[in-house]
Amino acid sequence: MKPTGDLSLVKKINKSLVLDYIRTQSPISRAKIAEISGLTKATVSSLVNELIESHLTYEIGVGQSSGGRKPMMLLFNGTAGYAVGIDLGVHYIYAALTDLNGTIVEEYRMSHRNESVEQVFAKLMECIRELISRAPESTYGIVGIGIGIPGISDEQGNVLFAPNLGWEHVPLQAMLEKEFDIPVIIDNEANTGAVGEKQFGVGKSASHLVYISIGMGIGTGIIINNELYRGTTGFSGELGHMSIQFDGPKCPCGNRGCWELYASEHALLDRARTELGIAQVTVEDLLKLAEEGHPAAIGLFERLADYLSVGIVSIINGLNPDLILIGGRLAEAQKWLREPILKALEQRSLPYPREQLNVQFSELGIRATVLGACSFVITNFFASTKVQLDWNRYV
Amino acid sequence: MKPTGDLSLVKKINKSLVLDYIRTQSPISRAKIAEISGLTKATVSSLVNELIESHLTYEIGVGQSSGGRKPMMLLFNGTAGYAVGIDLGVHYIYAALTDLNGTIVEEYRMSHRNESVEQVFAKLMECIRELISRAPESTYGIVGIGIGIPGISDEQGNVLFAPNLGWEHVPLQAMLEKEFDIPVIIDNEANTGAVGEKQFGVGKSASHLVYISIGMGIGTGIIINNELYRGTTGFSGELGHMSIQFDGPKCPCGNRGCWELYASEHALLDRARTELGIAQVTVEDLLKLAEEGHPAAIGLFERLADYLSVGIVSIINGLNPDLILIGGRLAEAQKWLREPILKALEQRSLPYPREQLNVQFSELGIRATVLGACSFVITNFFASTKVQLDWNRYV
DNA sequence: AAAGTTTGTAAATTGATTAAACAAACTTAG
DNA sequence: CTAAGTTTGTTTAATCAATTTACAAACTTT
Repeated sequence: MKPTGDLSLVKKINKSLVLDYIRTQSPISRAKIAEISGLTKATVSSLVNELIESHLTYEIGVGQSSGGRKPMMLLFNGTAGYAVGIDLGVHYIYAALTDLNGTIVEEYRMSHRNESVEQVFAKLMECIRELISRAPESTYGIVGIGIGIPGISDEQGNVLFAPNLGWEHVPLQAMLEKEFDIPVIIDNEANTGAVGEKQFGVGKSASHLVYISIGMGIGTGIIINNELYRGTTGFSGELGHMSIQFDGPKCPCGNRGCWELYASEHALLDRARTELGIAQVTVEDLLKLAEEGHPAAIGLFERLADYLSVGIVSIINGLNPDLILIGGRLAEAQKWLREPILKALEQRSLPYPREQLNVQFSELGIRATVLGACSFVITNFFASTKVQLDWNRYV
Repeated sequence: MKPTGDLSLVKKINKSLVLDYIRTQSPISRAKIAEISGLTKATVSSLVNELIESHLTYEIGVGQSSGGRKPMMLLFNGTAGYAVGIDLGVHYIYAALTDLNGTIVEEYRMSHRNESVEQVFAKLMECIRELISRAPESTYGIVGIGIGIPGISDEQGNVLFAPNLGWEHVPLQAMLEKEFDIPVIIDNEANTGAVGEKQFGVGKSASHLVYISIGMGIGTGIIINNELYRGTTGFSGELGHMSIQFDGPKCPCGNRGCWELYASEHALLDRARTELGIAQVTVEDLLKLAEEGHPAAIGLFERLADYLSVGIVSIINGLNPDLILIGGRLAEAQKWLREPILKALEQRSLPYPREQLNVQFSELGIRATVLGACSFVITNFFASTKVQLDWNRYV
């Protein structure tokens, strides 16, 4: 049954609107909100007072007058609740506690290696427990737990397949919700990273952005119309497995010539081993060599940039985003990747979709995933008091 | 300024809802609408009566009773207005007049070849004038003109670039609106085709579909969340220019190894010429040969299917749509393309995004573009009385 | 000090929905 | 064939959130 319109819907819309203005333009007065929102002063006043009652907003004191009564300035109360966000890596767990503004207030890290599902799960629990115990007292307490995983999950928060973790069909969300009795949200690491950057990083002003996480493989998170696009069954974003060479080498996924076979950390290190003749080489080593001016190392990064560009051009031509955001481990190689990529895009992409395009490297770095995970939880928390309709159905 | 909620918004939402039920489930009674919508009988009654007053709905007579008073059945009045849709082809103009249901009531065709912008524009005007003159009397008259073009246009309806037509920076929308003084909507032929199939063809039940129009080149129309995705500046859908061979031949677009260099009509005919040794060959010729069992001709279609599949796999892995729709001229080769494509997808695409995927060939054929153009106009017409908010901003 | 501005609240009004009641029209059980 | 029950669609009163209008308080400027 489709949702209908009634007065409570109107109130939800307007309350969201007012809260959003307070969140994004604070400190701000009631009168100013009325002016920019188009609502009447009376309405804004009433809604703000309800928000104050529910501790999401508070008055900070009078502000500057511009020739009349001084306005009472309002602030969003970010500390009314806290969110736990976790970046579940292949060999590490990075957990953080943020307030409702997305400001990190506590962190906790652990490493793991070749451990069983149970052992990793135990460590996960330890991280969460620790952060929850450290959380300050607040009105709404811990509003949820968000987790970014190196693999794919379904809508019920089951980890379907995380090859590098050795996980298959693990009902992670259910397990954690049973344990902690608060909302748990699971999503792919690239998706959480995309949301993190969109919400708290360089992607704030982009409406359609593609986040490319370059690690062992290539994962992508696609944000369309300011919202994470999940696809029909929640498995969108596997652009790492688009073919850039139809008769290229076989990929374990079944396809040939997948992008990530050419433009991932794995591919880079492979080439370093065979071409530089170093047996055990890491990204750090290569970065160091490049920093020292080693031409072959720099050459390797430039070739990586070329391969990356091939896929990015396809994304630009196909999706016409306003932002391409490069994240993941290899975003650290920005210094050597940036220029070659921009140059290649200039040459290879169609001029029109390129016009309003921005190409950026992640600012949040390792924190993108964790912050995205928190953002999921915070958004979900607000959604319970906000508009939750599929409006497209009305058109 | 973001839209606020008020009583008129509530009414718009509910009126849209009621009208949609009447449009999609007619004949239907007031009581039934109340039951399935969740609105009260009183509300539905009042809204229906307003719809009747505005001639968008009418009563058709009493229906079957299930043990009580007989219900008064309602129908959508599709003939309350008409839309003009045009498929502006490289060598033809196909124009149609539809009612608000999208039913074609009049058609008009013309051909053109190597003519100036002015000459083609004159023919376009002739088509429109002819159809408008043939339109039956109706409450709302001609509600707009929609045009699908073989090129790209901006949001102001300027044809920026239509190479095969030889057009560049033609303010088509402005020219036509000045002439006819009704809303004119211009969009790419693949986009209109996608919308046509979504609205009136096989795509009705798909939420995320990618329409692949295979003609001289490859154009794609992407529908996400039941809405055409236009990208940041309206230039999305150029998936024909994603590279499937990074070191492949140069494409006029600047890229190398573009999909359409391998999987378009142009590529097919090229191969036919060199490999079959026929100097002047058309798609019709090849279809005829294949029908006669000519192995080389069939082989050509199978190779086309292979190349097509490479791109389709990337789309599936990246966007996880619920429908891939193959349209355009080469959709007629369904008989030889279908099986090889399905087989290749089975082998090369990731299993999870494939689960709920459907692959279909266009049913509307040549009419897809025209109907999509009409759909734009009709949607736009209803939008004036419907909800027009960017709801995602509330999250 | 007077005049004008700005902020925020209060009271009355508006309008769309809901809830409850009801009349009309119909079916079915006995 | 009648009484009982059902279903449809309208009417009436109540509700609720926004708007309009008015206003008091607090401040700046002349």
